[in-house]
Amino acid sequence: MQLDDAKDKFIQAWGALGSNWGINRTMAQVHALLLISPESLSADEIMGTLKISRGNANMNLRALIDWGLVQKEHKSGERREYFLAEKDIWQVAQQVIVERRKRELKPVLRVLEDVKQVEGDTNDPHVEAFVTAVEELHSTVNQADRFLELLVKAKGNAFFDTLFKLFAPKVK
Amino acid sequence: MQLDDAKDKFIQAWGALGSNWGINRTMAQVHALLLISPESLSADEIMGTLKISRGNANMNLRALIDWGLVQKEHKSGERREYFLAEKDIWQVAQQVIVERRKRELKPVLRVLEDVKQVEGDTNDPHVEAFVTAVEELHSTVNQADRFLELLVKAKGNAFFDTLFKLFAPKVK
DNA sequence: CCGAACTTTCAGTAATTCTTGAAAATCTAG
DNA sequence: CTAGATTTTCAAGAATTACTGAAAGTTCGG
Repeated sequence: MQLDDAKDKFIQAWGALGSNWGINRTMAQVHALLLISPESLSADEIMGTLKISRGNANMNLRALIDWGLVQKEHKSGERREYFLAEKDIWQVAQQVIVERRKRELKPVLRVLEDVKQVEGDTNDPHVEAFVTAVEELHSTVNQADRFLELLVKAKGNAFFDTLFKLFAPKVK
Repeated sequence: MQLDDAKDKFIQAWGALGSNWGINRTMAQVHALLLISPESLSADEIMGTLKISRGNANMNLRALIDWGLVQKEHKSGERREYFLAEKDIWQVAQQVIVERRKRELKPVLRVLEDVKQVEGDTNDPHVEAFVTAVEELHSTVNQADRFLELLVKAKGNAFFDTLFKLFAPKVK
């Protein structure tokens, strides 16, 4: 396999992964491209490589910056902006966890708390069954949320670092 | 808030959560409905409540069964099928992890191994940079994969049970 | 200021994904 | 077997989501 084919194959695979996770394919592809670029790239380079329009490149780059996965870089004496991806995938994963907790888990937790306040006789078996189910859900989602919080805070934490390394004996 | 409004609100929220995670909204809504139903429901009941067509209900129920989140139930003396959701959300999460590892992480790992075999002079700085980046990615994704594997196997494992409970002191 | 270089926006269009509904298939009681 | 009840399939249409390209906006050196 040639280098360019290999790059393309990786970009496609990363794009497919993203699209299974509710991330638009192009956004994931731009991310992939930046992940394997040692140097930062300009919007034009990205447009050219991925064959996408300027508007599309701009929007997806902005979204990536929003997620904290990509940074703008200004080269001195140059008007043009360059883009650089965070290369440490754990860092990326943490960033994604932080954002998704904020954007998705928190709202669900709020709704669960909210619907627990349903009106009606607590002795009504229908109400009671619903409240019980919702409480159970709330408790578990909350547990998951706290677990993820810990995972994110574990950066640099010796306990988790050790735990993680247990599963990757061959990391160099 | 009335019971039916509360149910609807929860169903909508769960649907929105799903659609952010690459799961189609209706599938997540069907799942939500079953989660808060103490008894199993027939396809007609689901169609009626969610106002969806028979075909749609059938497809999404099948997908939920595929993911191991819902089971068919046959009531004796009845031709009609009923559907029942797994109520334990940790169980649900584990099931989802198992499936996504299989469907998404594994293929990415395969591609990463594959593109590492790129042809060309290892001394070519372009090739070298690419291979290094891919190796780094592979190692981290692999680490994550093993971590998730452990998480799934931890069911009933005292270590993780304890760990989890640390984050939910108020679980009853 | 001016204008060149570059970035952002967004209305219209394209592509993708989801849903419907009706026909075909399957099942089961009699 | 047969017929009614039920489930499954799938082509066509609807809805959603993503992309383009051109126009508007921004920035900055001179």
